[in-house]
Amino acid sequence: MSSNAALAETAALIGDPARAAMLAALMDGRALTAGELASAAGITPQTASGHLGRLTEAGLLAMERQGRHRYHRLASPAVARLIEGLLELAAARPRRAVATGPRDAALRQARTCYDHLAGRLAVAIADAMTARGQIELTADGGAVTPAGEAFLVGLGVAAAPTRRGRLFCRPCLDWSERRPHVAGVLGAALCTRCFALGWVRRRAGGRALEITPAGWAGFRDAFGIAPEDLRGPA
Amino acid sequence: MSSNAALAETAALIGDPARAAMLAALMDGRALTAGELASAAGITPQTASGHLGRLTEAGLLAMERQGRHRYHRLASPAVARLIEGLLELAAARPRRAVATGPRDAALRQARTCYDHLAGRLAVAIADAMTARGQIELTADGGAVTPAGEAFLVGLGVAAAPTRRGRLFCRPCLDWSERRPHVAGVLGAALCTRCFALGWVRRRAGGRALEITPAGWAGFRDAFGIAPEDLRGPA
DNA sequence: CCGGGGCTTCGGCGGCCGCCGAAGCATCCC
DNA sequence: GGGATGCTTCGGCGGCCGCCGAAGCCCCGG
Repeated sequence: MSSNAALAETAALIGDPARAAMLAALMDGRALTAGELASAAGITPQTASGHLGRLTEAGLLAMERQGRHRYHRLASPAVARLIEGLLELAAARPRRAVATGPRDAALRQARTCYDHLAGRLAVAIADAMTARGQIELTADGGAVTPAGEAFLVGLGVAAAPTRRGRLFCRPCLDWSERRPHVAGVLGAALCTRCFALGWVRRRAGGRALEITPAGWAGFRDAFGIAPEDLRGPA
Repeated sequence: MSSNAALAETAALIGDPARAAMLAALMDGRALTAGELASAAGITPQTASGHLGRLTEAGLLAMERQGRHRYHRLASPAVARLIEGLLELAAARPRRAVATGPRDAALRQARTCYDHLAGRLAVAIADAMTARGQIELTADGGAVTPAGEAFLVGLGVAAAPTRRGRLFCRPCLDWSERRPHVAGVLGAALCTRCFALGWVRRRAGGRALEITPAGWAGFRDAFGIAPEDLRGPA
């Protein structure tokens, strides 16, 4: 069975510290240049170039040229899901007293995860919507209830209307909170809407998000989320 | 961010050919001894021992002693999902004219994927249930319809009754067929039932399944699946 | 047209790690 | 108890691969 070899090859590709750092840097869904990725991984551009070439050839990354820059991004949501899963398992086990700095704290409060929101904010949103009967989430999947659809329409979320049947959403286990939040099409639409409403914006240099004053008001009114709900536990 | 290091470490663990082969061998959900895994990976027992120790310490495998044997299995469904995703991505890209032997052909027709059915059989089941309005499957998730619940009860499938709301099921992209089939709790329950009914049984030495005469009849009566439906394309 | 910056290719060095032989433990069977 | 079997630990060898310096290519701006 040579599919084993392909399995090992793909995993090994992710398994290098420099490449892993670059992939993680791309987990916010944006496209970055080779130079930015090199500095994110702490290596020289020429080394990064080699890595990026291999990742692209393997179908993990996609690249598009724009002038003299070359922008690299994750090739597909499947890649993002894969890294999510890896992070989940990686976070689960060893936990050897990682010193969590302030940057990390910002990340834990709110961030993007490829195309949807993650962190305590996302978990709080999922909790609120579940408590209100707007969505149902289990380990296997999730769906929006009729009440939820009405709520989302009111919020201006442009989730694809249910063709026939229910609008499903994918649960995504938060690596920092170890609780599920909303991913999939619905998660992406929610995230887009929050940006459009100016409720969140990217913090300088990183995946972390800043919740704007309008955002605090919006999340309170729409989901009943208070600032205390997003403070770290302990 | 030291979670990057953990990410790379976990991926690198899977990224070794010998370890990948052992993990793949465990993807049928059974527990194997170190010796069996060593031969599956084509290495000596002492080398396998080292690998198994590392995989277990990282939380990818679980081990239980039974007499002088030590049985190793995947530590959790999360690990199985991860490898699934890796196989999906690995199968997607390179495709360098892999000679598919007869063993591979058996694998493509029917096999187990950790705790549920996979291969053409599983895809045909998912297709039939979808066509009959018994389940709905999208990329984001899936659910059983009321009609589907009734059907499953009639079949004797012991899927946990819906607590409140719908019984979700997880879609799983088949690495050989590139089409989704049913995973999650429902997939596991269906698989268990098929074994209990004697419709399928394990082929000697491998993940491949053999469909019994009773199975052919059962799959025809229950799902309308004909032998032609499971023949390879081309 | 020419200078400069971003990116790539090439070559060689260095370290990590997977591999096996040999030896040591544990468990079961007779 | 003796011997066989299954598994582990130890030590040393060998190869793969990630790293950077230097040089070349491409695209932009002036």
